[in-house]
Amino acid sequence: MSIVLLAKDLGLSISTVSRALNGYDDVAAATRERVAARAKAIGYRPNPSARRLGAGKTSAIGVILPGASSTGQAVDSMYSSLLGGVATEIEPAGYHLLASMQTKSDPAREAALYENFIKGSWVDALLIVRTRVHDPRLRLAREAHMPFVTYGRTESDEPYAWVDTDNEKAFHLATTRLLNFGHRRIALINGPEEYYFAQLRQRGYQRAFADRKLKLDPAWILHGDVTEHSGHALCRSLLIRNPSPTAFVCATDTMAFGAIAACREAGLEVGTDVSVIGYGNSSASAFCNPPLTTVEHQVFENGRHVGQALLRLLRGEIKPADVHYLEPVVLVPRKSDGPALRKK
Amino acid sequence: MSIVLLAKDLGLSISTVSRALNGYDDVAAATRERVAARAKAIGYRPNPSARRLGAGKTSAIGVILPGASSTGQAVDSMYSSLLGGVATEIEPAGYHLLASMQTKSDPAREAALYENFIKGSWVDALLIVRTRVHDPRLRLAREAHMPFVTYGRTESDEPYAWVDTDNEKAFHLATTRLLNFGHRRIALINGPEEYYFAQLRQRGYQRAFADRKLKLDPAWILHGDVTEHSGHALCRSLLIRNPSPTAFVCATDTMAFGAIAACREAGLEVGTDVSVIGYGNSSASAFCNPPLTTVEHQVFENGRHVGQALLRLLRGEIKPADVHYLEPVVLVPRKSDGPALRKK
DNA sequence: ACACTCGACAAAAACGTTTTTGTCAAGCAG
DNA sequence: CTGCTTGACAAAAACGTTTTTGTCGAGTGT
Repeated sequence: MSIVLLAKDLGLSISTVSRALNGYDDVAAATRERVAARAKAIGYRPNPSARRLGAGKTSAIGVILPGASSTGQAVDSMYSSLLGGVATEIEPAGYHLLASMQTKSDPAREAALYENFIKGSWVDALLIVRTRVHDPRLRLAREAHMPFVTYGRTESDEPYAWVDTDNEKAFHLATTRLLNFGHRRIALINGPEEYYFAQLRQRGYQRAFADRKLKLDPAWILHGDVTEHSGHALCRSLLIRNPSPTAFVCATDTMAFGAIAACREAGLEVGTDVSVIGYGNSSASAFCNPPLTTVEHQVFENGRHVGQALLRLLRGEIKPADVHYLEPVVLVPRKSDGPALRKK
Repeated sequence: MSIVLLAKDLGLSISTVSRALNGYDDVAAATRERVAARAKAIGYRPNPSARRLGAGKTSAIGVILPGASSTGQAVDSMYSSLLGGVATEIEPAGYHLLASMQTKSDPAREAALYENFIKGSWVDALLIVRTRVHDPRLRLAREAHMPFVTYGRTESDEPYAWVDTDNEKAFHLATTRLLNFGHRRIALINGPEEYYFAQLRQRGYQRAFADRKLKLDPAWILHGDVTEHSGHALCRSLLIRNPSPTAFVCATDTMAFGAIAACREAGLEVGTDVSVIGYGNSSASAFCNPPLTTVEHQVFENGRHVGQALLRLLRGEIKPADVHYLEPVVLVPRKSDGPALRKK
């Protein structure tokens, strides 16, 4: 019953105080200031729940964290940076992140979580992460007229708001670099097939071969979780082939770390005997042995773009069809790759 | 106006429907079931905002992500796992995480963020992370009678609810191991002094020396950010000393990765010439070169304990003074440490 | 002088619940 | 038969805002 106290204190009506605080111009500028000053002095804070109920807006943006598929335990560490970036942008506008967690990757359970957020009117907008090739979550949000931004793209007939990195170009760049080094047996240690980023990365990899009219053996393309463990296992399975690859492009730095370990265990020196390129330019990539050639991926910065996009969407300043941010791609050359050996 | 429709549909009053759905026993069991069934059939979802306003509860738990001090950009990747664990526990109970971000480490700004959460009645409880030696946030929460759990301990006269790892024992273990290997010049590459975990880790390190009546040169204790970069810089500054350390215990695996890189650059082989122990048992630690001896730290699991503690606190099942969870400590021996060289 | 617009504020409805208090019949002891 | 308790439900107040509609006097054009 706080605004009524403030109103009484000021000798004004509740409605005038409310409109004053919300900056409407049907209240005199002088009154507006007087109210603002008194509110600050008295320490008045509008109750969020009441405000939500009255206005029908929650000032919250929903996000559901996907549990890591492998362990079911951990969460991709990328998300702290992403959410940090989003929160940084939306915080000044009075928005918060409402986070839930998806423990099971069961589709029905997933849909239930999203439906709860959407139809239960918990949030004003949604951040959809880890997009799959065909992602049912877009339809869910669209049908409920819930604004959303995806982090990562997807196959969709209708336009939608997205922020993504230029996965395809990144892997085109990395693969081309290895081809220029003279490598021909280049393996792609990719992420799970169902995620669109994996498709795009594969496309870039394939295009690099196509550009040179080189034939590509699809057996060099492997899929796994984006973990060191998986990168290690995949790389090892490739190294026991005959012939084995002379170079590896990995979907993430973490996978690359696993691959490097596998190469080392096989007695190969990474950077000379064999080349490895990662993706992400994680802080560890500069300090591992050998320092990892990788592609810059500014997750925090991407999060800021997501936040800005959400804000503009919510303010109606922009249509979903017009928010497309593709992070430019920069390759960071270090020591984990090099010219292919002449003979082996 | 949804519960009124449901009530009309059922031929019951709003209050009966409300009480039926909330499981009160002043409504007949038969009626309760009838209401539940019809609610499900009709797809009724109570509006969270209205529910909050009516009951004065938000069913949200607040957390403010600390931005990384060094870059001001990234967020410690640990938090995705921690929040994942918390969310996993509280989600079935209908709670969500409300996250904001602290961009500046300015204390006034921090206090403002917390005050907003607390006094603005945004949340029912608070998760306080990255506790400092003397942490003003506890007072803030306590004065407002806002339940909270800290992740990490702090100096406090009054009891409070915390979940933590046994930092002291972990570093006692690691340091003792190095002493057993014959090392005497053991450096501690620690985190920022103001955080309590750094104090505790230092205490464990010191106690290992004291246990053997060995004198400890405080110049071997250095503080820095918990990043590879900082670990690298600190280790390098130690290696150019004469005499230089023969072993390093690092506050985090990330710092250890930096230290390993610095040793390698100095021409030292880690595991033989020099020993390095990390902390965290991050997935990367098993795959780096050499595989890192480290101490297990189950962040996700800790998050689950935090979540459970919060729930029990909110239900009044337990008093803050009684929630203390100290994660047991396990050292994971790998290849980055070994016996001290006889002569150098 | 008249009707009209407009600026500044107020009254009241609406938002969708929860909670408190009330009602009323049935059951029961004396 | 009377008064009391109890079980099951209903009425109404409360939660603290926003939004819609209303009021009323001062200015404005004719």
